Amino acid sequence: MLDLHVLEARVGPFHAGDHIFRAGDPFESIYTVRAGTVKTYSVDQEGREQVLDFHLAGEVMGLDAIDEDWHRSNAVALDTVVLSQFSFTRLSMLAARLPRLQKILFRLLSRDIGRAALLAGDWSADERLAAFLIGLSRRLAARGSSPDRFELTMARIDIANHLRLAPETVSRVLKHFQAGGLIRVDRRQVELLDRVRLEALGASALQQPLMKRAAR
Amino acid sequence: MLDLHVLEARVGPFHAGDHIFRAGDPFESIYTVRAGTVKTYSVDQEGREQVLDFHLAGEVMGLDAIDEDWHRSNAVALDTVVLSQFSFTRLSMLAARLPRLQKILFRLLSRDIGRAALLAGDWSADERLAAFLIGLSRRLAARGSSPDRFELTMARIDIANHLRLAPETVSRVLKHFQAGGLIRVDRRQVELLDRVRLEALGASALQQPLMKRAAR
DNA sequence: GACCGGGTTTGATCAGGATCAAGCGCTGCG
DNA sequence: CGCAGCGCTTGATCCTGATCAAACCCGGTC
Repeated sequence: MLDLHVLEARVGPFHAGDHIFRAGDPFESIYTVRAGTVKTYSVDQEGREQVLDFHLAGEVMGLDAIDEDWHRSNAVALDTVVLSQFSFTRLSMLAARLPRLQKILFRLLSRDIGRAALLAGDWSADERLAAFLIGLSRRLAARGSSPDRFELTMARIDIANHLRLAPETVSRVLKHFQAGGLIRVDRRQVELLDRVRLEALGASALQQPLMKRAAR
Repeated sequence: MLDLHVLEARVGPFHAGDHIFRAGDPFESIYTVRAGTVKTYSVDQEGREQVLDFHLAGEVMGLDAIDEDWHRSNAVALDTVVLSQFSFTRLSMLAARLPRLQKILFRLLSRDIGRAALLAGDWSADERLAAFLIGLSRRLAARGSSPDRFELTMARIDIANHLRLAPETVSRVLKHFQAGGLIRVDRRQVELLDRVRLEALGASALQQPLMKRAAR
């Protein structure tokens, strides 16, 4: 693995509600989350908030700011957050000498395009929420946490906003899922009881792995 | 400006309905459109098509495939299309030696993240369509075409699918806009009559230029 | 000119989820 | 212990845009 610790600066801890950056701040660094959860959001000119993403431990954020020279979104800690900060200028310089790093960066960027496009689909409330839960579970599993029993570190209203639903709808769908034996929810604790059916529900919105085709 | 003609290969012409690449094809190149319009779309496992984007002359496509090693979307010509093809491997190698090229690539990728995220907002049908028309107009203006009078090279059903609306809704909203004196539509010819009001309508979905803030 | 067929428009009905309005249940604090 | 406040849930109603169905328009073909 690449060793980037010479470029790495630990920042934090941030506490719930602290901002890491705000829209309009000059763009200098990208971040990886060491611990905690970060919410990124933008605010349109009518003051409405749009939750863009949640970033869990191990994940990268700040890539959407490369295009302009300042951040277009805001990043706020949802709980106690520790970050690693990487100067993007120095990262780029290093990438010119390390093809592997360059490739990693290109891939990270490309991946986010796909992720963003997924949200844009016109899925139903059930599909969206199922995909959200499965997605969360997979991301937690990737960093070694339990995939079947976890805590929602974000408020219902943030989930709703992220999925473009009303908070009431999120509440109702979760209840609905519980009644159907798909999950068990208590406050912010979630347990996935029937992963198979949940994945089936969310499959379209999760963009199931495409079949690799042979070269023509 | 960078001269990339050593890496460039002209391909085409493609005719309406011809595919440039399909989901599952191995990823090797990115493309810029020389002439014509290309539609990219994906198909979910239930066979439903999702129009991801339209690419006009001067625009880049294929960036979302970098992450995986094969295309996740399909690209089809809507009219007569000519492309320039660039081997991504050779482009990356060159980028390692040309920081400016590397920066351009990073920016292109980053920009697409933002564009994709915009579509995900929960805008009304009016806002979506206004933003679509203004966006199209701006992109045409950027390549020197008339921004106030242009042809929709894509079918209503593709516009509808792209904006996550029903084709009937697109039809109705366009009529509505015409009745309100915002535009004139005849078949696929569109004329923007009241750009100011149209921009106001689509402003949220267009993510108006953010105010640049002073460094903290 | 009659016939077709795809793309588009128009009209009528329907439904998913938003909105409005209370109520509930923690948690923290005086 | 009681109260306040926030986050969440529950219920009732409403509205936007989807869906269903049919007509229409234009270009191409026989």
